[in-house]
Amino acid sequence: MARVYMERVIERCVTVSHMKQVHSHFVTAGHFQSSYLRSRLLERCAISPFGDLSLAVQIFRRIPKPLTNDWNAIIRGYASSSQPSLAFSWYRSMLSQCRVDALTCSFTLKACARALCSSATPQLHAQINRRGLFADALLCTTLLDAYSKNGDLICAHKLFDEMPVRDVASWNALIAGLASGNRAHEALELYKRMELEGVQRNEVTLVAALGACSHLGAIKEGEKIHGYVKDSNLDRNVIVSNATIDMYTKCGFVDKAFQVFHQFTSNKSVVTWNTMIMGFAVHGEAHKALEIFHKLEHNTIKPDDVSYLAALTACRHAGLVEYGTSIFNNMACNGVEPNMKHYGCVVDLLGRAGKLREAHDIICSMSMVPDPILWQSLLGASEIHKNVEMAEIASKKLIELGVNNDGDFVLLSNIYAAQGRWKDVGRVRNDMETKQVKKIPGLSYIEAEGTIHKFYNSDKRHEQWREIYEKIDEIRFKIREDGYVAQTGLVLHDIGEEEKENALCYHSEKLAVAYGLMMVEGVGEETPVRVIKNLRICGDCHVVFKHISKIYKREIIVRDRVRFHRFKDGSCSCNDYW
DNA sequence: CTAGGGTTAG
Repeated sequence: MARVYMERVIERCVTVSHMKQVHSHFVTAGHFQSSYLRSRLLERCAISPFGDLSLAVQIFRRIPKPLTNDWNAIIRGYASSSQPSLAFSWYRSMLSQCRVDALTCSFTLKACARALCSSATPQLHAQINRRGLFADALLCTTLLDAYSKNGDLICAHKLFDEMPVRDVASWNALIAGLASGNRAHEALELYKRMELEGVQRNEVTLVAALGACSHLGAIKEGEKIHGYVKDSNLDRNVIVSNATIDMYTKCGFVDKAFQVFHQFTSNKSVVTWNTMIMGFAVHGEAHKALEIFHKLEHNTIKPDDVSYLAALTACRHAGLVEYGTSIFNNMACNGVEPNMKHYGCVVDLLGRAGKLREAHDIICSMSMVPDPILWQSLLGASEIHKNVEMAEIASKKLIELGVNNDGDFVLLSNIYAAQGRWKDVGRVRNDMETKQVKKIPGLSYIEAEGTIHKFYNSDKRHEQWREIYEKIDEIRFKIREDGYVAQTGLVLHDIGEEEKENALCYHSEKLAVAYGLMMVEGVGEETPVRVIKNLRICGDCHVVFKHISKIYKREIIVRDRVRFHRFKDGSCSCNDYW
């Protein structure tokens, strides 16, 4: 009786002072001898939003011989705190003093997943094997998730294969891990395998599978999954429907995304609104994005940091400088402090519009240490506006910060080249050779007949590469007649004009578009060619695709690293502002 | 030695 009563007392603690009172009462009344009540109080103190982890630690320190559950409460507290790595230090001291159980491992693994400490996960794995806990599906799923979140998908997959007991959450954890770990294709295969093996899928499965489609731009599979979602009434689940909106957006069909948004059957969450605003924003439809943002402002749901980021992104891609800066300047008054991403957006917005000095001043005025991305953004803007002085400031900062990105060197070199400062061009190129410059290879892909085809620059790995290269020659011939001139100024090397043109014409995105054109020949004009590129689209490709869209009467949709370009009748949805 | 642990969206 007394225990049940005391339990209730613990549950009613909603402030730190309550907890302190209950604690001293327990100590004087001798309740603290009950290890159950003790760990309950510790846990409440350590993890509930009303609690205070440092108080829990104080209480813990006064326990003469803490038991497993006392340790577990503290580790669980740290695992969900802002310093999850401390959970692992506690775990290590616990090992030498007390028996570890499945819960201990579970909480510590949760911390591993959050703290991204890849070295600890295998240690926990060994501990689980040593204690014979591998038949615990919950624990193994937590372990699998920790491997996934640390990017070790090989171990995650191996564990999945070896698990003696698996349930839907185990499948979900691996699908989600693959989807967010650049192996979205395998995530979809695993999703399909669930059906074959008769594993009942749930809302979490669908969210993860839709996420895989978003990454890949796999619209065929995405539509199928959306169909499944509707058939199983899972569209009433907000998270699933949000993932559906995102899937349509990232596959290039923002209008379909809006249909889902418009016909929402359950209550929208702030994420629903944000996803839709961001969707229109990355498609360059700033006015629709901002209209929804305004509706959100007058809604009972409060806009959060992502809402502002989405609105700023809309302004950024449309060049709405004044509007964007006013949103940026007002957000703090509405209770949302700008973070690094907001700064990134506004610096890009100002820089692209030629307000380089203002962009620079914003970076310098920041109270937090600016991320290198901000300087890269300023450098990019300096190149567009041919401002050597600002480019040098930005690139000097990047070198100071130890950022060796090949794109940054290329930009600086281009700026010098545009001014005919060949000595400086040579110096930058020397730097590129002496420093180990990281080069991210350009990669484009396209879905055709349900499979994804990948292309690198000048790639000849595709089985139909000869036809693709012939198609490119045909395109070049036709667009020249339409007035196309190769943008050879974009090529860095001092080689002949013809060689420069050759360096441009087999860019990965051109290979993918050429292949796409081949695949839609004879198919209704309304079927667009959709391509995804890992980096930003190249300027020459942008010109070429405008011509193609006109001559071949075919819409081309390119998703680059930051936004969509929709080429139609000779122009692009970005209005050449990017 | 009573309960407590896992997978999901912008």
